[in-house]
Parts: sequence; structure tokens; C-alpha cells
Amino acid sequence: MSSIPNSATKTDLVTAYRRDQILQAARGRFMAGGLKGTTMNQIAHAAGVAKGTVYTYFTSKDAILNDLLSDDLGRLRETTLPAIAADEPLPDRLRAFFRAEVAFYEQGRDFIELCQLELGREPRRKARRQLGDVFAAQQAAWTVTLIGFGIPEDAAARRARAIVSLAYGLAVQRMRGWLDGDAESDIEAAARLAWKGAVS
Amino acid sequence: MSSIPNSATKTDLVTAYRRDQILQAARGRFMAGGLKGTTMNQIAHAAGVAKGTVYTYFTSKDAILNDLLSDDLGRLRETTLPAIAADEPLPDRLRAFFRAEVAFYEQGRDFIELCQLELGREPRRKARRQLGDVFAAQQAAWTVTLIGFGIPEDAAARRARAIVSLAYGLAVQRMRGWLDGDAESDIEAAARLAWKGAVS
DNA sequence: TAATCAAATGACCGTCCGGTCAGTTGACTA
DNA sequence: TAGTCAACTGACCGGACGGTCATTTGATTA
Repeated sequence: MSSIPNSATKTDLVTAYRRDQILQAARGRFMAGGLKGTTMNQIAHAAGVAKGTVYTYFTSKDAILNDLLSDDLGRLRETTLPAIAADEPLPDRLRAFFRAEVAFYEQGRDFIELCQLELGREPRRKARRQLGDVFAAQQAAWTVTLIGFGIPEDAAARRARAIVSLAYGLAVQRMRGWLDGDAESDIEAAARLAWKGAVS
Repeated sequence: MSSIPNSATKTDLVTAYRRDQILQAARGRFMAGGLKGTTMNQIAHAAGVAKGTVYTYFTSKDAILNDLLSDDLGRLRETTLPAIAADEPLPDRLRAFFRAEVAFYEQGRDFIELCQLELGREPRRKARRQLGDVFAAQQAAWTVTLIGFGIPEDAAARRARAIVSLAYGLAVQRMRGWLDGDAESDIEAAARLAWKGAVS
């Protein structure tokens, strides 16, 4: 047999497996101890490999973080934006939007934000802007939606901002354990407040 | 003259001055580079003293952070709670509340939160709980207020939570530069949304 | 089985940082 | 002016961490 039948594919599979193994371990450690508070040894140990092996798959600690960041930003975008423009009654869309945002942060994905102070100036600015882009997209989508409900453009934009802020505040406060009730009733209350406040 | 006329007072003044000098420097550096990203040399240099001098006034880096934390938590409490129970029309109180919260975070006081991942497990839990206490107090105050407007207790509590979340989300998103408009119109929009949503 | 080599390992290196402390400074006293 | 001492200084120490690389491992091939 040729020495390269499908070996590229197989190698790729192993590589993908190891990368994922390391990324999951790193996410856990970063969330538990922060960026600077987590050592490469801890990440390697959590992934069940030696430190040197980590450097076979990632060039540096920052490279690992970058992968996690873009992964999570994509997920936030994918889960929240479709809810806004869905073909459903507005109250349902509000609920779905709040639910998606709460779920995202409740899964602990937010170390995107919590790690920011530990990054250097430039990576921090970049990560912050990317997260801001997601919120800007949410706001734009809500603005369009509210305009569709006959609300003047200016007012729609301002109220859209308030909705996005409410979703964000709700999600983060829940994640931090500052809101104790069950998620669904918080989501319901937020959706109701947004509904009454935005379209009346 | 006796050698202790008011020397205690004078020494205290100098001590207070130096402590403040160092605290301000530390706040600036922590906000720029995070807890672990800031060295004692940087703090000392920013305060215009040598590293050893810092240790004359603070026992450790963590001690500096602790002072800043309790300082800021007190300020958040003092500026937001009175607004809720003020003797004013409800929309004005909502505006004042949102304004106070936005101002707090816009002054960059929030490194309380941003530093959390960098603290050890226990200090982190403690700091987080203390901040949670302030939000719980805000929520309780709003609940009482809404009950005063004839809203049933359960609904009042849920809506109070939504108001607190909205204020928090608004403040943090503004501070991060994710909301570009002027603060006053965002505050107005949030107050309106909360007003229509909470008491109708 | 012997040869081959990519993957995995962990001891090691240079650097950096929190905290210490022996020495210096300068304001105040007698 | 000489003496005193608290405030201040910064060189230094011990330890930790990110990243490297010579060596080992074990799967695959011939």
C-alpha cells in the first residue's frame, strides 16, 4: 500500500481530537483560575498529556485562548440572532432571545469577558470589539423588528438598545448567581417588561 | 513642647496621604493591566515611591485590592439605593437609578468584577457575594417600591429583578463602549421601558 | 522481527515578580 | 551642630512559569 492512502485524514482526525481535548481542558482551567492564573502544566494535566504535547498543537497560551474566543463568539452569534427575526409573535421572540443569551452565559462561556483584563492591550481591544459586534448585530436586528411594528426609527433604535442591555444584564447577573429564582420566570419577566416597554 | 502634642494626627495625615496616593496608582494600574498583569513596581512607580515604601503601608498586593474593593462597593451602594426610595415620581427615580449605575461603571469602578477571575477562589467568592449583596438590596428596594404602586408581591419581585438587570446591563455595556449614543438618551430609553413594563 | 519516524515526554532554561531587609536619607530635637 | 529615628530605598532572594528540545515510546512498515 502507498504510505499515503488516507493517512492525511487519519492524522487530521487524531489532531482534531487532541486539539479538542486540550481546548476543553483549557476552557475549564481558564474559567476556574483565569488566564494568568492557569499554568500550561495545569492545562496539559487536565487534558491528560504532558506540557510539551500541548506545544505540538498550539504555539502558545494565547493561541489557545484565541481559538476559544472565536469559537464562543460564533456560538453567541448563532444562538441569539436567529431568535430575533424568527417567524413568531414578538413576545415569543423576546423570550427566545433572552433564553439564548442566558443559556450562553450560564454555560460559562463568558470567560471571553472575564479574561479581558488579563490580556495585553491589543488582544483585549480586539476581543472586546468582536463581542461588541455581536451586540451591535443584536441591536440592529431588534431595531429592524421594532420598526416593523410601526415604531419610529429613532425610538426603535433606543428601545432596541435597552432590550439588548436587559438581556445582557439578566444573563450576566444570573450567571454570577446574583439572581436566585428559576431562569424561566426571570426570562418571562424580562420578556414582559421589554414587550410592554418597547411596543406601547 | 511635649514630643506628642498632635504628632499622632500629623503622622496619620501623612499616612492617609500616602495610602491614598498608592491606592489611586493601584486602581489605575489594575484597570489598565489587571491584577496579575500589574507589578508592585508599576504601582510604586505610578505612586512616585519605591517598591519597599508600598509595603510600609500595605502588607501585600491583595491588601491593596481589598481596600479598593470595599471602597467601591460602598460607593455603589451609596449612590444607587437612595435613588430608589427617593420622594419623587417613579419615572424620575428610575432615571436617577439608571444614571447612578451608569455613572458608577463609567468611572471605571467595575474592576471589582473584571479582576474576579484573577483572585483566588475564596477572595473571589467573597467579592462576588458582596457585589451580589448590593444588587439584592437594589432589588429589594425596587420590590417595595413596586408593591407601593399596587403590584402584587410576586410580580413586583420579578419586575424588580428585571429593572436591576437592565440597569446593570446598560451600565456595563456602556462602559465597554458597546453602546455608542449619549448616556442620557440610553438612560431615558431604559427608564421608559422599565416604567411602561413594570407598572402597566 | 528489525527499521523507521512521528508523537509524546518532562527536565531544563531564562525571565519575571512578590516580598524582604540592610542601608540611606532627611526632618526634627536638644 | 550633633544626634536620633522613622520613613524611604532598591538590590536581592526564592520560587514559579512559559516555552524548548534531546530523548523515549510505540505504531507502522518492509
